[in-house]
Amino acid sequence: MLTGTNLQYANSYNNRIILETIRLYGPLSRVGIAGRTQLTAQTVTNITKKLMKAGLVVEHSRERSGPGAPSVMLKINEKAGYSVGIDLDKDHLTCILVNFNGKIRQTKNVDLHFPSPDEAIELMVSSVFQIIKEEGVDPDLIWGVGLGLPGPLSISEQDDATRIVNPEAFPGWEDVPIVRELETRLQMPVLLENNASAAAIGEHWYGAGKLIDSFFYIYFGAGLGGGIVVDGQLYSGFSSNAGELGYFPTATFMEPGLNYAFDHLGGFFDMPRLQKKLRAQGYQVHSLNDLGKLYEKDNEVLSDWMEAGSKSLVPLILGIEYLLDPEAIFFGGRLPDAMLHALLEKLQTQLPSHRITRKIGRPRFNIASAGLEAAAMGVASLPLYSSFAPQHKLLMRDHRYTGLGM
Amino acid sequence: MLTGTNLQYANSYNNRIILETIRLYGPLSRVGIAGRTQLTAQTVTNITKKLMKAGLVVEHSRERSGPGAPSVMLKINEKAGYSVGIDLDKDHLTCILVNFNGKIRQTKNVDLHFPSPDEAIELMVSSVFQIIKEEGVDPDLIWGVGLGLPGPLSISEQDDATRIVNPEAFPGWEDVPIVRELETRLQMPVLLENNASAAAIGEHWYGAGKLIDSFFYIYFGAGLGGGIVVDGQLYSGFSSNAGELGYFPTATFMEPGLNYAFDHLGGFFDMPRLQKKLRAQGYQVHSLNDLGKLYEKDNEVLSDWMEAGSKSLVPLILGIEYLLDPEAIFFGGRLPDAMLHALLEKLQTQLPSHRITRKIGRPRFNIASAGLEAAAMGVASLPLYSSFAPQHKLLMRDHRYTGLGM
DNA sequence: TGAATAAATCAATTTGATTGATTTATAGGT
DNA sequence: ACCTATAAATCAATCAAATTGATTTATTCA
Repeated sequence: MLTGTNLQYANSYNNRIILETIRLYGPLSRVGIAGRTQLTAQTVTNITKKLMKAGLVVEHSRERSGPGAPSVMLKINEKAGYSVGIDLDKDHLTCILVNFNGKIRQTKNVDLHFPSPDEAIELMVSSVFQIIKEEGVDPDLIWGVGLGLPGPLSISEQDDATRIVNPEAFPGWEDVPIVRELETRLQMPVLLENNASAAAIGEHWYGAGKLIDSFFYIYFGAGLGGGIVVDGQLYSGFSSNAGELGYFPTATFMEPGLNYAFDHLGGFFDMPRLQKKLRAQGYQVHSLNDLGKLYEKDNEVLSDWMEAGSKSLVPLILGIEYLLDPEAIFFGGRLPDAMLHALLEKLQTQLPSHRITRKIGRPRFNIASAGLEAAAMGVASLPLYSSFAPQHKLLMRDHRYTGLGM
Repeated sequence: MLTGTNLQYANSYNNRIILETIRLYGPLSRVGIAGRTQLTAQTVTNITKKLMKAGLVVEHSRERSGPGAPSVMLKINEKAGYSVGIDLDKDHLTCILVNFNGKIRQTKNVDLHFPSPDEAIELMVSSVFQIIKEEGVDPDLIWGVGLGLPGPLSISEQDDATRIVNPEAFPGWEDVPIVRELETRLQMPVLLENNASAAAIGEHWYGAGKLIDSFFYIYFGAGLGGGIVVDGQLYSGFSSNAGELGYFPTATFMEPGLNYAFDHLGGFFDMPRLQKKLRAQGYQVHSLNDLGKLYEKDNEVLSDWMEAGSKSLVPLILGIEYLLDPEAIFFGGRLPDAMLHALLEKLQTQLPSHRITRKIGRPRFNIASAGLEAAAMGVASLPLYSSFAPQHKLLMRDHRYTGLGM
């Protein structure tokens, strides 16, 4: 829909631009902000006055450099608000509390094994209350809770409750009104997102992706997921399945002669299945930690798995390069750091022989910054993100009210 | 870069939104525009007054429906301006003149065989002057010339002349300052774009893509190209290579046992090569027309080629579905209509067995509307597009001045 | 013929960014 | 110590664009 804009929307947008500029590049003086945003100093003064009044921004220091009045440096008020991120998958629950600047203040981690909805909800609720209590934060300052679940998700908004319609990873979870349930129990707004997309958003907000505007994020969870950030915004495609790598076929694309015995990437990158396989061979692997230790002992099953894994990723990477041509590809999620690095290295040696040599630009390959908490960080950013990130859509007139005039 | 906005930018944006709304859905009354754009009737009155004064919009008719004053319907002034589109490839030159509403007024078509820069430039210049003369249009009303070349293009802006640095399809064209040359000879602004992206833009502006906001366009030219429209804007990736299907590898992705003898899609979908092969087997095929006729005779070489072609496209289509999840995939370009339809049909029968059944949303497959002139239409839209399309970027402060306050 | 209705516009107001002048605080030269 | 140059930040006035409310115009229908 083509919708126009007006003064209020333009102002909202500028508010967000200034807040985001301070977050990314601060502490900054008002004149510094003006320079970066191409707004006038007066406009910056007006808007920062409002932001300071709302408690989102505070003075940091005075810096004198050469003649002229010293700059008053402004920064984000870390204590202006908090957000909770919950990363739930078939094998674990990670729950974190982050402040307005995206710093993790509390973490809670539980290993799970295909939890039922009741178990999971109970555990999530108690974990959230626990970390809030431990940090001693006023619950009114919690802006919301982000919930990350493994994709693909199909969300229906039937009878006013957001339900998960197609939770592949969670048999038994069909049609659970998870968002409403959590909102009632927690008395906080809950936002649902697929964990790979969430990790991408998190990387964009808090990681190296801060300075990269368009990237692809390959997320290793219990399964495999992907998130796409284009122009600083999450791109989720027409049916919200963009980057759903789990079903990316491997069989069709296999190198002749190889046989991975799985028809799609998600079947291969299946952590519970891998761990089960390792246990069947006598290795005591029950957690990520165990996996990391095993890897450091140069376990052969594991290194075979990684060899095959890197090969199975080649078509995906090439597809990303040729179709999307992003600035970077991030690799992150719940894989021991050493394994992530090794996988990336193997992949790098596989690729050249498959690439057309004449191709020009190529995305950088980066290890994501957030590590095990990537998805939780990502969903934790959702309540903040939905209130404060500059979004083109805000300039148009069909967006929802977000409070604070932003 | 995070840049703010102001009243002027917001106004420019609204100007464009209104013009675009009239173009897409017109003739429309002022109140009708207001309803669609969510702007107030007064704002629409103000802006349409300016647009009418500039000659871009004119009154169409008065429509009375029920009590109350009749609506004054507004429409695009087709004669407000014209644009030229040139589609140059190794095997042909198509040159068209379109009016402000995107209707083709004149066409000129020449079959070529790997033209030299001098030949091509000479031919382009004479063609442009010829079609303008034939239509009897005041040259001052020509807003510009769009030039489409087969990708991948690497464009360098060295010494103020846009040169083609990596014109794979045109040996001998390295470092020709094509844009400057044409601008000097024609005395009109020239805009360069890869022909597949151009076709996608054209489909978005004038075809069925008008109402589809995000789609992938597979363009059959002398080679194979792709264009991506996201959120109504051309998406070209970080290094301008998004959708460059020509180099999409086939070898790596082949079904075991099959061998197409080409390592990338562009090698397979190579029209000059196909025609040469057919001629080597005794068929007199020298043009698209000949190809179409041969196809209608159920030629076996050709139907084998199409069978293999549809198979080689499967990984690409799946890649598009899983990575991009667009609303639709358009198939278009310089392939006889019957062949395009047949190829699509073959493809549709190939796909189901390769898709994961549980996958939810799926893009629609559409034959593009523009046919043989797709790329020329697309590039012809560039001079209009760059002046009048609503672009989010316009709300920010780092765009170039485009005249008319829009 | 007149009441109801809807489109379009006029006039006045409001909002938010901009411009130009002013205040404040510093460095550096004499 | 004092003056000048300089830069940040703000004040006051202005400007641009959308909005609100009233008014004009043109139609239908009883």
